[in-house]
Amino acid sequence: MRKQLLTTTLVDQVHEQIMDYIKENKLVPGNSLPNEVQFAEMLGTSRNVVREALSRLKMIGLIESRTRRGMILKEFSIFDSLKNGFDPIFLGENSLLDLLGFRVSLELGISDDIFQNMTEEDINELEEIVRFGVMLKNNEYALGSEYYFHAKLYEITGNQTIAQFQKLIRPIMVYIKDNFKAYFEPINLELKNKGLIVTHADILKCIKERNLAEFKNKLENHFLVYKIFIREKRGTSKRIRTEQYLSLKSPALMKDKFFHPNDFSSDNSLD
Amino acid sequence: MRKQLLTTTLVDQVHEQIMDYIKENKLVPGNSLPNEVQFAEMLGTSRNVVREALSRLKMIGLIESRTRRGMILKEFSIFDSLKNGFDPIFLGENSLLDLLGFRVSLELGISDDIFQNMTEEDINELEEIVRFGVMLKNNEYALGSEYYFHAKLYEITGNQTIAQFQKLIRPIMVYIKDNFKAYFEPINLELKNKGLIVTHADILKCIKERNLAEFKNKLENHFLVYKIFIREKRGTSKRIRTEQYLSLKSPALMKDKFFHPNDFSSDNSLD
DNA sequence: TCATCCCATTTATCCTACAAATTAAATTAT
DNA sequence: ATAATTTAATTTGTAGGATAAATGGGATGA
Repeated sequence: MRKQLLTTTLVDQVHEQIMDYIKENKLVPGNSLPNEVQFAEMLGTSRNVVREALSRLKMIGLIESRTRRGMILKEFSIFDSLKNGFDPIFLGENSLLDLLGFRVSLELGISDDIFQNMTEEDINELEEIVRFGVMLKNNEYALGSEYYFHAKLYEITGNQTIAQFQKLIRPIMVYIKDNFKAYFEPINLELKNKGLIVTHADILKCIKERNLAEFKNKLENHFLVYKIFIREKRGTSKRIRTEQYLSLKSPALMKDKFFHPNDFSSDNSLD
Repeated sequence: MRKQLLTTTLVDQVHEQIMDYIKENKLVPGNSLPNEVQFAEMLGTSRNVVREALSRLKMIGLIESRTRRGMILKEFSIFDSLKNGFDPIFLGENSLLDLLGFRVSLELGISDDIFQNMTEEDINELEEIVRFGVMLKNNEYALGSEYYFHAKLYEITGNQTIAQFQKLIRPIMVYIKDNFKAYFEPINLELKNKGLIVTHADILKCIKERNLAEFKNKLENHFLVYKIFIREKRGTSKRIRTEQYLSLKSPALMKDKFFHPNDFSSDNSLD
C-alpha cells in the first residue's frame, strides 16, 4: 500500500471510495457513516489518509461531523459547496469576464420564469426595493440596491439554485465593479448620452404592465454596459475551442460516437 | 492550541489562513508555496492539520503538489473545481430540478451572444453535427448528438466558463433522462400531437437564416419539455423565500442597508 | 423519579517515523 | 575535462500511535 506510481494519490482514491460507499449503501441525508477507524480498516489505509479525504467532503458540505456523534450525510447543494474557500482574487481575468457574462446570460434567460411565477406581492416588494434604491450616478446603483433587486427577481423564479449562484458570485460582481470602474464610467456616459440607460424603475414598469417583450428589451439594455465592457476587454483575443469538440473533427468518428450514446459515461476521451 | 469551542475547526482556520497567505503575498499561478512544515510552523499547528487544509485546496485545483518539487499555485476555475467528487446521486430532487431549470435558462440567455459571434465555419460544423445526429423517438436525441449540438452553441459564445458548466452538469442531464423517462414520454407525445416538437435541424435553420427572434422562439420550444416537466414535478410545492430577503422586511432596515453599500463585505446577516 | 457524576466513544489534534520521488551534488568513468 | 552514474538531500505521501475535547449514555445516589 505504499506505491504511488499513478498520478492519483491515495487520498484521491479514498475520496472516491468513500463516495462509492455512500452510493452503494444508498445512504440518504441524515444517515450516519462509519467512523474514521472503520473506514481506515475497510479501505486498508491509515486513519490520516481517511481524514484527509473526509476533510474534503466536509468542505463541500457532503458530510458533517461532530465529536462523539460521528459523521452524517448532508443534503448536497452544488453552489453552496463552493462558498467556502473561494475568492475572486484567485480568478484570472478571463474567468472574471466569463462569469460576468455567465451571470448576465442567466438573468436574461429567466425572464419567462419570472413572468410565469410572479405574484402581486412580489411586485409590491420590488416596488419597495426600487423605492429605497439609491441612485448614485448614471446607472451605477448602490451595490445593496442592485443586489436586492436582482435577488428578488431570482427568488421569483422559485429556483433556489439560481439564488445560491447569485450569492456565490456576488463577491465577483463587487470585485469587478471595484477593479474596472474606469472602464464602466465612459461606457455609462455614452449610454446616457444615447438615452439607453435603463433603471430598475424602468424594468419594474414593464413588470407592472405585464409586458414581457419590453421587459426582455429593457433588461438587455440594463446589462448593456456589461456586454460592452466584456467585448472591449476581451478585444481581439481569439475564441478558444473546447478540446472535446476538436477531438471529433472526423465525421466518421463522430458518427461512431453518436450511434453508441450509452457508452458516454465511461468515455474519458470526451471529458 | 487544543481548544475547539468554536464551530470552526482548526483545519477550517488553516484553510482560510493559507488562502490569506496567498492573497497577502500576491502569489500568481505558477508561484511556489512554502512547504508543509513551514506552513505548520508559520501557523503554529501540526503538519497534519496543514495537510488536511492543503488537501482541500488540491481538490478544488487551487494548488498542485509533487514530491520534492513542492507546491505551486494553479489558475483557478470555478466549475472545474467541482468536477472531482461530484455525482448527481448526492443531489436531492429539488436540486436536480433546479439545475435543469438553471441550464435551460442559461442557454435561452445566450442567444444574442451566439448570433453576435457565430461564423460561417460554426454554422458548417453545426450542420455536420445535425447531419450525424440520430433521431431516436420524438425529440429525444441520442445523448451524444444532444450534447455536441449544445456544446457547439456554448462554444460559439466564446465563454469557456459556460462550456465548463455544461461539462459539469452533463452527468446530471444524463441522470435526469435516465430516471425520469416515464415523465418525458407523455409530455413529448403531447407536444408532438400539437406539432410543437422542435428539432436541432429546426434550430439550425433559424441560425442559417440569421433569424434571431425565431431562433429564440424555437429554442424555447425545444426546451418546452423540460419546462413542463419541472412544473409538473414541483407540483404545488411552495416557493421558498431566500433568507436574506426575508431579513429585510422592514423598510427602515432596508434603507439603512442601502445607504451603506460598502459595508456589505463584512455583513454576515445577509449571507 | 430525578439530578448528578462517571465512563465510553468518536472526532480533533499532535507527534514521530519512514517511503517514494525527484532535484542537486558528488563521484567515477571515459 | 566532460559525460555518465551514484549518492545525498529535500519534500510530499503514508503509517501508526497518543492525548484532548466533546458528548451520549449509563451508573449512582438522594
